[in-house]
Amino acid sequence: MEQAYQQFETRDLINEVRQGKELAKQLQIHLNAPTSAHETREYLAHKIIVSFDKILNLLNCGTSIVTGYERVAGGREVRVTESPNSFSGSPRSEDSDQDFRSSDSKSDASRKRKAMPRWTKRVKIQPGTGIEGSLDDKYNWRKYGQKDILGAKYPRGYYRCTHRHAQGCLATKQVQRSDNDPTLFEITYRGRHTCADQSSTIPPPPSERSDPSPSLTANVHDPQLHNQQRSSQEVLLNFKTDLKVITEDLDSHDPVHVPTSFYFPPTSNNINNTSENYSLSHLYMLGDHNNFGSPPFVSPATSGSNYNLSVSPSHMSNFGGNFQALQASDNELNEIISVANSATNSPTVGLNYQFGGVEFNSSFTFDNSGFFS
DNA sequence: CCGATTTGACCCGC
DNA sequence: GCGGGTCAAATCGG
Repeated sequence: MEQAYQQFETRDLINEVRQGKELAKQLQIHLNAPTSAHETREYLAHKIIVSFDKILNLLNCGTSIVTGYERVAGGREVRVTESPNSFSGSPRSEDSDQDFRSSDSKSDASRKRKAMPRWTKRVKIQPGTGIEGSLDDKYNWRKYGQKDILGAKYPRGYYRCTHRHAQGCLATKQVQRSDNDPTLFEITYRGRHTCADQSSTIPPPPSERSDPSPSLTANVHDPQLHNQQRSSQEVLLNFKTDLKVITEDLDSHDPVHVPTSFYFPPTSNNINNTSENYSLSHLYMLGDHNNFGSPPFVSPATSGSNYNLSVSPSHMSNFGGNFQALQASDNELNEIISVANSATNSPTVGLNYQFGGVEFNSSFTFDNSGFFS
């Protein structure tokens, strides 16, 4: 349904994204040019913002769901479905955080939580195929709860950013496995990562893969969970590995603070609205491969004066970003992971996925030594 | 030992 | 009261 509409919209979207990318490139050039006038940079930044506003409008107004497919070297295909800006995840579930409760009034905390961006991704995996890619999803999640949901066959897992207390990062996610399709998972993200995730700010070792993050352990004790999480791990792997199609919330009114690391250099003090920063990060990904969402971790440390406004294949492979999503956890994941890793070493990765109604193809050659350069 | 996970209890909005 | 979300003590595990 609304296929035509969707395609039309997608086309506009892509055009806008491309334009934004161009602007970003120009901005990058100007940022690196000592002679560049401040006004010029501001102007470019402004244009980028405008561009993103348009993109956001396109994404917001449409009820369409962004769906992507990505096929990787292993041949497995992953589909990602996202409702951009979806605030309909669960009717009333709020991101409760007692940290807020203690300091704010209840209503304030509630409002605050309600204001948090929330978006849902649905991920379907094709089981039985190879898994590859770096596991590096740059964010560390910590599981803080699991609950059986009424009418749902499988329990829902609750995760929060590991740096919640250290850095006050309020990002959380919920992972819910689909009842009738074990290969389908719904991941609801809430809040932005405001943390300067250390693991993300440091260029991964040229080994392409990364930490088998410690959080990848789980309830192998429970048979059901075990089974379930196993699947979620597969998904996770897809996310963290082949699927670099990262859908990130396209929320423009993000209340959170600007993380320390980002796409705008500290000198671009003109940009103090977080949404723009995030938008740019979107641009970052969108512009290159229509990958929504972008892990905000092009750190100053790694970028120096170069803000990496272009995406390289290695970026793609390592930007698990927000999408590390299913950091489901399970020891078995490690097995899968190792498989994935070995597969990831494949120098070339083919991509094939849809965005809206448009399909994209691309093939990358990985250069493991060229991370974040 | 310390950080992550598990899991029953608790809280809160509806 | 119900159900979803989170807490936090117990436990696990590197």
